[in-house]
Amino acid sequence: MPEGHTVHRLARDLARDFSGRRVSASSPQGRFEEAVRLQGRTLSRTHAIGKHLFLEFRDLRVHVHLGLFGKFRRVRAGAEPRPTVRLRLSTEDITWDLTGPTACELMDDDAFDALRDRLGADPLANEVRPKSTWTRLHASRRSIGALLLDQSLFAGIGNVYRAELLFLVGLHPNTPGQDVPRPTFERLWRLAKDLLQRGVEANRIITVPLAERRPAARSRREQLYVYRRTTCGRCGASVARTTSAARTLYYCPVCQPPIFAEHAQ
DNA sequence: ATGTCATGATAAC
DNA sequence: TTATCCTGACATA
Repeated sequence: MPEGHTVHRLARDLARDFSGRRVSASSPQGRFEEAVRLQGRTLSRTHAIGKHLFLEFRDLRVHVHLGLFGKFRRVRAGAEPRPTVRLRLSTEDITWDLTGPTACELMDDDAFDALRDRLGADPLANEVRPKSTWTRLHASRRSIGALLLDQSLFAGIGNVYRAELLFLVGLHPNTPGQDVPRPTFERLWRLAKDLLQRGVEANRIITVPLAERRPAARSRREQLYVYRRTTCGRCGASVARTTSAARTLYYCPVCQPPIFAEHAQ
């Protein structure tokens, strides 16, 4: 489930449960031995940049990246941890278990600065989007499909949001970055902010407006337009799939025609 | 029991 | 480009 919205939501939920509290920390799996250094420390705050989560314990910082498989879930207090739990954080009445992360490590300031510097703009960050996002996109011959997954450009976008954003702005995934019109990019960015924020609130990805959702169909799949669908959620055409940036990319050939076709009309 | 696939990213060829 | 790491749910046998 981890795209940027998941990680920002985790930052919020973990802060609500642990911020200002002394926590117990352990690594039942044993692959994060430094957990003992956190034992009894107070969590100052948490924050997220793109898909990276940071837990700040005054003088120590934990960096977590969920990767494709990672999950950080609240479990029944004191429950027997499954053997794969890399990190368990708990107070007397609250327990969170982290499993399957790509990264769970202590991170010093230099490494943090370096990491932040290689991440692009996060649509969920409050800061104004840097000009470099458009500049780089507009100069690139790489496809918009590949660019959207590039974390040094768009921090927090993942494979689901990529497909859905391209659908919503009607862009064919192969469109070179340099051919994306400025207004389309601006719509894309605004949509990314809106959808990710909505994802944080719902704690799941929802891209279909509430009004368009069929009441009877509440499964997650029904709330997306093209991702992992066989037919387009808007026009019903067969959804096409291609591979872009080593991931499966779904798009509607009708709603997302190649850009030269738009000009040809 | 075994195989497949996944909302990620990196290192090596 | 491909291989690799991380885990678990579900399908197939």
